[in-house]
Amino acid sequence: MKSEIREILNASVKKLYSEEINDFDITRPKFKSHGNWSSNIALILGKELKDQPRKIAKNIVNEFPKKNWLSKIDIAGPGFINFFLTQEAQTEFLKSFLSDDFSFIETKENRKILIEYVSSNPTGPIHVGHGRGAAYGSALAKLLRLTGDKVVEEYYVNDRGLQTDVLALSVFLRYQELFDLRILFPSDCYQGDYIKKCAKSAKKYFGDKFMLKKDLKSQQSSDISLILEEIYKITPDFKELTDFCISYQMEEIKSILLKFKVEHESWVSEKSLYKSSKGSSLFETTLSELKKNNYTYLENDALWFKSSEFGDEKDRVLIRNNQDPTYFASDVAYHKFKFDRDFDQLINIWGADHHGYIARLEGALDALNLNPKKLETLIIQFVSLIKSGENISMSTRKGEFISLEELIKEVGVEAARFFFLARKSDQSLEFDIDLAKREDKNNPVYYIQYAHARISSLQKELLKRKLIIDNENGFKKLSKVLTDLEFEIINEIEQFQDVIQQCKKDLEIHPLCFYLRDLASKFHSYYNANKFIEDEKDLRDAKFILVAAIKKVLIQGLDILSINAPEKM
RNA sequence: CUCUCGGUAGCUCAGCUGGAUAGAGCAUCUGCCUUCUAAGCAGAGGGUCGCAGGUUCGAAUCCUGCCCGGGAGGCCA
Repeated sequence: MKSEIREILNASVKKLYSEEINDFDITRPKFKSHGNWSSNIALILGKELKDQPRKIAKNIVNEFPKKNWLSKIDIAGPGFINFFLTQEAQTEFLKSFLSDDFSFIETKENRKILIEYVSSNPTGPIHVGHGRGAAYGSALAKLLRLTGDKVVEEYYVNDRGLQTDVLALSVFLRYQELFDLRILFPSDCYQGDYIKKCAKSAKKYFGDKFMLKKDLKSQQSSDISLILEEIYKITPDFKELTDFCISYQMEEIKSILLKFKVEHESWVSEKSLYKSSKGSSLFETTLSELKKNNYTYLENDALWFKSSEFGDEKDRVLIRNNQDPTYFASDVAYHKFKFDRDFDQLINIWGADHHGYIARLEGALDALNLNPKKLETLIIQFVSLIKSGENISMSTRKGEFISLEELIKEVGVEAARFFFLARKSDQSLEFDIDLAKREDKNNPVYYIQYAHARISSLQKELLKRKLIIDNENGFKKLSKVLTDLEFEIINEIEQFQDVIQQCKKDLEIHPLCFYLRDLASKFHSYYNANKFIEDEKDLRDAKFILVAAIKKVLIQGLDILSINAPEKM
């Protein structure tokens, strides 16, 4: 209906004024007295033509053909054109809505999209901040798939570099303790209990292979690089332990993510970027291209990238003076790898702490003649946890992170996902643990699920009473038996696809959360004010069509969020 | 200092590609269960949209300046 109105308006404007405008709106007005659809076309045109909007509106309305779905057109306020549909027209779409799968929601584009998200370091457990990104990325992937895009969900594993060495060292030292060797544990090593767990697992796997025969000379210094140096010297197979630790941590992370209903299908190892196939590695090719394009220089034995030429505040190091590539250098190669795979759009979902990275990365892409516009980096702001009114969340300094696993244990997967998703992602989030645990209307997750459970229960009751809904009859009677509230609900249902399209356009999920809550609310009102298992067949058939449509939206909406729609609560 | 996100009801937040009378939830107050789930519903009160200018028919929304708060600014990742 909306698109038909748009076409007619476009045509009449062309005819009347030989103008073409695209940026006018056709929206659902806030107030019922403003009709079912409303357009600001005359206001926009008024500006363009420097003429009175109301006058223009009048001309357009006079030009508007008679339609059987249209009951009235009004001009209101400064020049809005308001369309009032007939009752039949308002219920019309429900028919296709119920019979179709959600194919009507697909757009024609069918883009290939890569979403990289979570990508947390395998040096420790995944915490609530990552959890937010995880929920967001997975929901976005689902939403884009629903609208017809091909989506690959990817996790980038930082399996090389200093941090992984520190991980291995930490495990190595804890491992010695399992053989009753007391070795000083430097404060720069990872302190968490998960290191001990990993050490135990290493002992099971390697036996005493890495057991130290004598004390470390360097341990007095607490200098990690010195200790590592000595260990490398006396334990030639140390890399095996490093690899073990990384895959151990990755398995831990994967299993938590799976519990959280997050499943990446692609895992890219940072280390693999340095493995050469047919002569040179991806890293080498990337680097030599930067060099060739003359965007690098040597200074203090380090290789620098001229990122300041691309709007970054200063140049950045690619290769340190000890010849070790920086994380940034890897990341450039990784992003080149993303571009090489021929996606239409690349989406990065990063934590807010990576914010400063965007400029230099886009600069590097530019330098490689890759279009930075193809890449969209979304920033997920921090999560703070609130319990009994107190902030219990992490402080980066002290390393006090609340793990995602703990949070799930505390509030459950459903609530955790919803609370993460219900907030605009680039805004910091206060996660109220007490609220997430409540099982009443205060908790939007339960509220939405409850609406679904109530509908299911109604349908079960039908079966119990051996009543069968006649859909054909229901559709026929729909517009005749329904009241205002019911038309309002129908409007709400119809808006589902607008909400989805909006989310897709803005790469946002929270509008869907708000929408589902609103729809649930309308249903609860409806439920409370009505009897559904009516004695009168026509009324019953019609109402159950409406109820089935609500249910369908709730299921689909919750599915995007990966939240259950329980039959019974 | 630079960059960035924010400041909307007592609280937590939507709305921001300019539109009609400012939107939810929570909290507060008043009602509703012998009917298919009260984990629910109905109603009420509650606002200088941080401040000051500007742009125009029209600004919470766009521009400029300022005030306040979160975050980020390594040859760590």
